Amino acid sequence: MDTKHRILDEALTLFSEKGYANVFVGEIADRVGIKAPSLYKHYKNKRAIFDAIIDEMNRRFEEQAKVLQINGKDASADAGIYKTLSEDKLLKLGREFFLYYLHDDYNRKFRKMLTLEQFHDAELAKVYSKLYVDDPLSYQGMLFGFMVTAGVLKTDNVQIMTLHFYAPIYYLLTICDREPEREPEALKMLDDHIKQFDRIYGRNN
Amino acid sequence: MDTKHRILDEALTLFSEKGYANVFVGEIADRVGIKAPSLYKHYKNKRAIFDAIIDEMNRRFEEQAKVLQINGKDASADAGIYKTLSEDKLLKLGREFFLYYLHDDYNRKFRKMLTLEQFHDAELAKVYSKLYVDDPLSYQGMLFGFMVTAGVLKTDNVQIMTLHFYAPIYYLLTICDREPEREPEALKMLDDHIKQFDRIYGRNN
DNA sequence: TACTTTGGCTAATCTGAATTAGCCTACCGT
DNA sequence: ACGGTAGGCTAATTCAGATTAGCCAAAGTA
Repeated sequence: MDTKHRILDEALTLFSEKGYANVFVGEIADRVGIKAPSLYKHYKNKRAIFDAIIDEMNRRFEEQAKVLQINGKDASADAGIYKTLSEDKLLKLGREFFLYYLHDDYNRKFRKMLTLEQFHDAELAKVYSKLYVDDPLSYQGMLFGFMVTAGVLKTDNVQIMTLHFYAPIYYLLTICDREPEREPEALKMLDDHIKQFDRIYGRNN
Repeated sequence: MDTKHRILDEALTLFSEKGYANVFVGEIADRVGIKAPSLYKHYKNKRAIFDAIIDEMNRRFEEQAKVLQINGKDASADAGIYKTLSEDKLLKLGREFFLYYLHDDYNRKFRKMLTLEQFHDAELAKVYSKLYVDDPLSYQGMLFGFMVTAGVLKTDNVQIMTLHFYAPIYYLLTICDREPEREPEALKMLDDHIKQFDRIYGRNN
């Protein structure tokens, strides 16, 4: 019964490293510890495995969206949290975000898989843009909006300020996905980036 | 004789849209206007076509690197160019860079192809990082270095300033590669980004 | 003019990977 | 105890797509 999920896991791992077309059904089966034909007891064909991954992902991210929405409401209700934003807090926020996206297995693998498949059809392109481009920007934009209201950040264009915060994070994320050995260097730049960001947009400066 | 190059062109186009593994030799041949077996008069096999594209690319970019180096020397010799950097000049610089990378056929296709193949082997990962991550950053960093020296930009960390300039450009570039219809939106953000950048780092503010 | 090379074509061939057939066993509910 | 089903296996089967064989004409060259 658990096999069905193991298949998804192993398939996702492989797809994220080599791309859908370069993964053989037999490879997935091997990793799961069964023979290729047995896969067909669980999924109609190779494509169905891919689709199931996408479905599963949609499920997870919708779930997460709800959590974030609630957090958002909390944050707006209790804007006091941000009254005392310090450089340290901003650093912590940025690092946590970065490391979560980078190390969370499901996120990382799914992002890499989408990276490899994004041009195959418009549907996947939209999913990628939503998850790794638009949603983070609008979520962080919302948080920064509160901070501006609270007076701890100052700008006359929250969207661009958010872009200035997020784009470097995205840039560093793509580096680490491609060359994991560069993570230390990326973390160093991340810190420098956020400190500079705080100096630019923070109230205290 | 020209066929050999046509093959590379059409192959690059197809690889950049569908990825190496999803392109059939016959498809390339079709586009060139010949039959699949005839391809083998020009290239040993499918892989050799891919390799030839990489070689050709290396050739072009080395060539371009020389030009940029010369420009760099010019710029440092004649730092006066930057004495009067205005918002308009910065906008022009950013837009030109962005649109060149986005619309130049060879650049765009090659970048998209590398995007799809970047995880296949460490070699390609390095090429991608070099061309679209490290080189632009260090080239722009050099220019900004001159500008800081000339006093038209101010910062105590040129690298991070350059990151703040380039990362949003990179971010917008990936959006347009994925969803070309978002180009207008991206151009708008690009302008807003650069204006804001000028306000932050420019001398006049 | 004959010889060779170049680059095209059609008709195989080869291979590898997805999928199907058909069998078997363990377990589950009755 | 027993029929059914879930999930595994081995042995085909299928098929697409890369590559090779072998032929031919045009164009260049001695």
